[in-house]
Amino acid sequence: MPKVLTKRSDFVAANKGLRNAKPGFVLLTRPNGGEGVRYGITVTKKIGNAVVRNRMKRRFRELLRDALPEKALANHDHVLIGRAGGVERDFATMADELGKALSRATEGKGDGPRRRRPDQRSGQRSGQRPRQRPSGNPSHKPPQEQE
RNA sequence: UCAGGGGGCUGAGGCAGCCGCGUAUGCUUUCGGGCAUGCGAGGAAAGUCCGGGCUCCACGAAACAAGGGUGGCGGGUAACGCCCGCCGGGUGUUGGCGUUUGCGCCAGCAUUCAGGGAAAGUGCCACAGAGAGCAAACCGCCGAUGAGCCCCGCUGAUUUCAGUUGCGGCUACAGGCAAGGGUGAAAGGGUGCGGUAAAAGCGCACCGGGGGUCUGGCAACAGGCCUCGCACGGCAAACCCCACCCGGAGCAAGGCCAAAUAGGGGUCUCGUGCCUGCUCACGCAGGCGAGGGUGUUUCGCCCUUUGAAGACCCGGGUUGGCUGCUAGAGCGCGCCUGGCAACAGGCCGCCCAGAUGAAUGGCUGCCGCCUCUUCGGAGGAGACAGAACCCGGCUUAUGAUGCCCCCUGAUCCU
RNA sequence: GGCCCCGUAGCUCAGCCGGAUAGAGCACCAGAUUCCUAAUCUGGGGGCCGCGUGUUCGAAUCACGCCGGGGUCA
Repeated sequence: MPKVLTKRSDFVAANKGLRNAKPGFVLLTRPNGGEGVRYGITVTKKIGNAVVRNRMKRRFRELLRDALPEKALANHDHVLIGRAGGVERDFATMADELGKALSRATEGKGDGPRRRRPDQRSGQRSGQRPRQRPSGNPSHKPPQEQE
């Protein structure tokens, strides 16, 4: 099996990579500079209690065990983020969706960065951040993404 | 009998195949690993509410103080705020007896109780109400007794007057009462009869209560007898008193290794003596004294006593590895013995998770549960929930099946 | 994983050794003032006191059990 991500900084860095969303999960891929194929799984407390979260992580680990040896991106970090419904969803269809997401990531395509919903509180409190938004895509976005 | 609701106990589906995961042991290795076998979440792993083991820190003992906890009695236990049994109280219900038909008593069943002390002391009892803690008298009842007036009779005197008596009346002035009304959570025993001017434990019967004593019981307590007309309201999950228990922190404890950073800052103790022994001397050891520390005291103990040092704190670095880490107050719907029981003792058998971005996943078949069925089968349900040092409890969550108990409704029989 | 703390109006907080109308500021609504607005003045509405059980005559307050949120320790 490939290596497992253990540092929080690696997970945070993966947020800046390619993002492919599917009904059961979100796949993040990002080049890691020659570290080989690595993967990580994130399931937040919002999804459910410990039993649900652990079961989702096991299912994701099984999905990655099938998919990574053939379809993985070399020298990339792969992070799966659990979404609601990832436990009940049929395993075969999820495996199919992961394959599609990996092939899209191999082509360099993504669904775009996570859009922050404009709510009044965060907009008012931090004065610097909303200035970035109207000026277009940030600099850390891949060039292929820009339309 | 059926339906609904509530509570408690048991219990937490089973077997097998393929691909994978973690770990222990063995074998093998080209030191990357590979192979085989075994094991691999729970009754609550949860909440972190109690009690322990274990580790470190503090630590001399006794008494006292402070703080916290527990609270019927006896037993069980390593221990507990837990468990078992018993005692006592509350609530509901059934039956019997009594009855003034309001209810009371007895017995059974179910359920529940943080269940020491209110005659050690302090405090509180708002509003309402006349009165709320040495009881009080608003409406009311009475007015026997005393007072005033009237009436009748009698006596004395010149008619008007005076005196006096009453199975008489009125006033409600003195005064008596606390039964009834009313206020309140609570008004200084309850019911009935007697009693009285009206009343009242004023007297009596029964019930309740206080005190004493005897008997039974290890005890909580129960029962009997004697006695007291009844004082002594409630709150201690208010302060408090009594009895008993408790040092603090927690496996992110603690230990080892590696790496990295810094040789930095602050506070405190110091500026200090004498004697003896060994030694050529430097110095070392012991004692006395002084200072400081140990919550307080007593007796002790420890540190310092000159050396340019010691103690503590802050700051700085590392967010790596190993260990602690799982055989234990262990498990057994095994047996025997003791005990009402909780449980204890003996024998036999078993080894039953040790992860660290954190091991249980994916696919499939058969049986089991529920519903329908043309008996071939089809459909459905599967809850609450994931160990992180380990045990004993408590509390909370929880589908289905089974058993037990209580409540409500309907129907049938007597 | 361990330990500690906090929940009262939309927000920030009082009240917490029990006593009945639970207050204050900001915010909100209406009116006054102004040509209009802001500011100011006057008035008003808004609370299962996180939930449940108990103690008590009486609970935001006392006790216990849950629920939610936050902090801290390598």
